[in-house]
Amino acid sequence: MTLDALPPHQGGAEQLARLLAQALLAGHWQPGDVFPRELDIGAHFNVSRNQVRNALTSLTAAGLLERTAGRGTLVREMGDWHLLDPLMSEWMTGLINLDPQLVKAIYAFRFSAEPVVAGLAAQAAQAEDIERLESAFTGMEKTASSVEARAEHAEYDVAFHDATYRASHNLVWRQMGHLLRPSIMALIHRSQDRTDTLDDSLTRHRQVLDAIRSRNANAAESAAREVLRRTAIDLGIVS
Amino acid sequence: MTLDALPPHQGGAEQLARLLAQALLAGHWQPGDVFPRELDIGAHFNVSRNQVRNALTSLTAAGLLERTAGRGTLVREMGDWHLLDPLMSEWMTGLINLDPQLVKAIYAFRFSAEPVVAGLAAQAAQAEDIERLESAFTGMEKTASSVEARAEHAEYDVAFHDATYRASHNLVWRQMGHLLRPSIMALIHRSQDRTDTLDDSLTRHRQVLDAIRSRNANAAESAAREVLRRTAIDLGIVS
DNA sequence: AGTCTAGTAAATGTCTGACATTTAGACAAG
DNA sequence: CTTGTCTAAATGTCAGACATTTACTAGACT
Repeated sequence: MTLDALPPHQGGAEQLARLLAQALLAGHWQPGDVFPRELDIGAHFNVSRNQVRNALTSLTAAGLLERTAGRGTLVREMGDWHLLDPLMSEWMTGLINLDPQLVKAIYAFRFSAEPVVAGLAAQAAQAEDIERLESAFTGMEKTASSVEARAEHAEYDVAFHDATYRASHNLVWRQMGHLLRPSIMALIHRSQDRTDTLDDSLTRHRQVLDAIRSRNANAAESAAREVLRRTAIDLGIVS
Repeated sequence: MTLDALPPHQGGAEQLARLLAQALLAGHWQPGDVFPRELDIGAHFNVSRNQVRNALTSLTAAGLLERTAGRGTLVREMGDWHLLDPLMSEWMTGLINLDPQLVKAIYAFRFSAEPVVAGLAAQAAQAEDIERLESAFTGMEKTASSVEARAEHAEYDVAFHDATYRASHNLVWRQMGHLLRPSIMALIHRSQDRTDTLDDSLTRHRQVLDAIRSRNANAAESAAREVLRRTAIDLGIVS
């Protein structure tokens, strides 16, 4: 794989890092491949070696690359990626070509984890957590009917689930909220036209909200499972 | 807080990063405090500005610091830390002064998550996963009796739980295995002298292993919960 | 007195060129 | 066939100058 297929870029090292990271996430290189040399990257994009090094430092920290003096830069396999690094979430968001295997893995994680998180949220939620959940839910309601607001709807969807993670009041669970945006965005094209399933989704989200509000952990748990079940079935995670 | 209290260092930027990170994790600076300037750090440790910058880049990527040109470097609060960054796990491991609140948060996470993971593992485990679990378990058995082997025992303990996460065959869950080492190491001094509780621990670990081996998800789930319950009670996570 | 503006100091960010170190491979001597 | 050495090529490091951002200060003007 060469750099020729990549679009030009403008801006700092962050932009360059995003560009390269998204190319890696899209699978333009195979694990074990040698990544282009610093000087070649710099020449191709007309940036200094510094910027290239800064960008590659980010990708290395995210587990995408492995660099050794003398040998060069190698592409690591998916199992080594730091999927929970916020930078990774940012890079994954808005990436159309995200590997279906990865989308499935993230969703399978959510399907197993979010019921537990919702249960914890029902136990630990404070007033401000409930407010965040309600605000996100009403946003989802407002944007449910119109088709052109589906991007906005997805944002409220993200906000709702993120509010659930935050309501657990656990520092570790809260970190995983970062995975929500790429996960939800990657599935935005799935069953987008069926308004009946959207009504269904709203109803189930409401049940999660109600269960947390009434501090019913078991109800929150099963409600959260129901929210995710349809897509889990579609993805072949559960039958 | 000044740098004077920190021990000297030798080695590259990684050592320096570890040193500074552990000082931050131990709470030597308060959130919002200004961190020493690059040049001061370099002067104090006799390293080049490059090394300092590389070290600070790591700490920034881990969410420990926030840097802005002109203003300087600020210390971020615990809620912003990237607890799931493998570097953080490495830094936390072997740190005696780890914030009790953090230890509790990580353990609370494990107490809620690991039963689910064990259930998944029972469904997805392959032969090699079982082998890893068995190998770790026999290691735990061998090192259970002698007192001087407690460090080695802890390593087998880490290996056992990590094998559980890996056996789930989910990329996201697998990442969280990194948290195990600091969590287990931080609690190594807790009830270390009670051989009866150690026998108890072994028995319960065996039940997890057996449940996964016989693909009984429900049994694995409750067995994993029992493994963690005693410490969870000690930490005040559950009553 | 108050407010806007220009200027200044101080911090991080960037660039550049040279050099150091590590690695893989070639090639010859033993 | 092994060992050792040399060479080329890649990343890592250094040092110094400069750029940019930020906060603060001192005047000028109303």
